[in-house]
Amino acid sequence: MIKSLIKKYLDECFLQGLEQGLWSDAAREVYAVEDPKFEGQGDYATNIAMVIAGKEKKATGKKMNPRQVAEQVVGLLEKNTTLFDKMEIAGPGFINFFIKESVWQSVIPAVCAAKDAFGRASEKNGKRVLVEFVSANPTGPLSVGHGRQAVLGDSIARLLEAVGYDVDREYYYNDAGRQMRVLGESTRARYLELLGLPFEFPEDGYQGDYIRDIAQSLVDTSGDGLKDEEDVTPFKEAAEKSIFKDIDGTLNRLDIRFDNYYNEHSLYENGLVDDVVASLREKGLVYEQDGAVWFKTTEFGHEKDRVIIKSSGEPTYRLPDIAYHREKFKRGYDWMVDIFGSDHIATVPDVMAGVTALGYDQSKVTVILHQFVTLMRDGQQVKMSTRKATFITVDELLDEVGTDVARFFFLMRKADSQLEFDLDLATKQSQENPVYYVQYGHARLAGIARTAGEKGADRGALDGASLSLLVEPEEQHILKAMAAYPTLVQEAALDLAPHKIVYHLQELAALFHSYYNKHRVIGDDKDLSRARLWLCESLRIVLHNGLILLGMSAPDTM
RNA sequence: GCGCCCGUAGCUCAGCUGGAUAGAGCAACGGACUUCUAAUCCGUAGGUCGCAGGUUCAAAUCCUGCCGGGCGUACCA
Repeated sequence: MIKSLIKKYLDECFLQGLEQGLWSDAAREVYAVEDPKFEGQGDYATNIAMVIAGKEKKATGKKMNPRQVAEQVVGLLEKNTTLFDKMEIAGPGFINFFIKESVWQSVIPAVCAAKDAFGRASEKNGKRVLVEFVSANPTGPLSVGHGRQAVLGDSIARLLEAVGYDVDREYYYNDAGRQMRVLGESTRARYLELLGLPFEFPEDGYQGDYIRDIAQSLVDTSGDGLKDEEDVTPFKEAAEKSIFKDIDGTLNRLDIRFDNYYNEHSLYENGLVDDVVASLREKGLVYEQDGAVWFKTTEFGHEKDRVIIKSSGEPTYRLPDIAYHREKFKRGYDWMVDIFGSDHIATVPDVMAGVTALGYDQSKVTVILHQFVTLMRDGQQVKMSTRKATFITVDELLDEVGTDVARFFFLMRKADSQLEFDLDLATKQSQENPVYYVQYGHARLAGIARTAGEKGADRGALDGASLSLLVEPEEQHILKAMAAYPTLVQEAALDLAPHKIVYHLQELAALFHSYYNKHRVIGDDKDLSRARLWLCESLRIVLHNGLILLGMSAPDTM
């Protein structure tokens, strides 16, 4: 919040300097307000003088001395703002800002007034965004890979909500197709097996125990009534229903709820798939060859054209994907976020070519391709195979580590990085586990307020608190980190990067634990105690908001 | 071969719209509990930011090439 204020003042000064002819327009919006790395370089710094000098040289050939420019900027800032204790020009032309203590202290009332809303913004109010994630076909329980995607997608959705977006969470699935047929056949085989009848298990069938469970429930409800059934449909449907129920249960355990389940099948039933082909054909982007229908993706710079309808008459996955994305556009979203595993990399360019060909603006779609998860146990990688059902399911993971730990670990890394999920670390109820580190910070803060209440030393009214007593360096650091939180939420939301919140929460917790060990909150000096209690309360609010934003709990005791 | 991602401390990773002396956690070592929860804190040690060029006042960050790892590269999804 302070940082964006400085940026605002800086922008004003830039424009004033522009009017006064001090510099040209070349550097507009290129400079930045940054966090200096070292003590003594102020609370914030800006590179504006160097940027102006640099751009000026490039644009007009005019040579400017960055330090002189810095002096001009400082002169303008002095007239416009009262935020600073002092400003210093340093190094090649940095301007270092030293913020007044009273400005930091004002963070407390700001946080306490906003409470749960601290860190939330309304700038995107009314904008609609669709977040598509998980989208696993109902052929089996969610694996840890899906788990990462589920948590990532949901947290991104929460972040977008926090900056004001109206968010729809959508799950796209296909219950037709070969995969599902094999699923049905696998179920039938297990069913016959349970009845003691001869059976043939499909070569590439699903071997997980969950198939046996589904078959058993069919035996329970239908006896041997299905033993001569030629059609695989009843088996398929039973399996689908049961698996979806499980998936739903798993997602619930992760505290994830979808607004909409979109069935690929409906695209066919409503003729939307055919319609896409017709539209592309009209534009001359489709041709027939070898009995198949091809989409001229080479027109969009791709290496080769792609088949969209096989010679068998069946569409490839690309076609409904394109139709689905066109529907997203038609539904009027301002932004569409797709979250896929990195194995979907090949489909993305084709779908983008498709929507572009149909006249939509592909820049409204952002695709996050997250890398894979490897599970580590006892220092060894846990090998997983979907077919052989040796994968670890999200449910098993949750049984072992719980929702908070699972969510936190899945969010610790940026999507681009492969994620190593260390079960040994995750199951540790103590010490090194970073989840407890953050939550313990919250619990401690809540505990301080409790103890104060019991001792009859509660914090009283905020109006009466002498916040100016909060002058310790540790207190300043905490105030500064709290002030940075809203900016961070914005950044994380627009970058679709929840891991930034994770890191910030760890930093907040570290600052607090350190403070806690060095200073006593409740003491003989009543005024100081009250001020510190308010500091703690506002920090508790920030930690609470951050944990909730990530879909975790903020415990009062541990 | 081609496309995308990754390569930073012993391990796992932040930092990458270029900024001033490279960060965290874990592991290692040494300390701190009669005091608001020690699931904590303090300190020590640990680095050619994969390699080589280039752009720049300034490169872990941008560009090019190479090396290593992952994922794709289907008339599978």
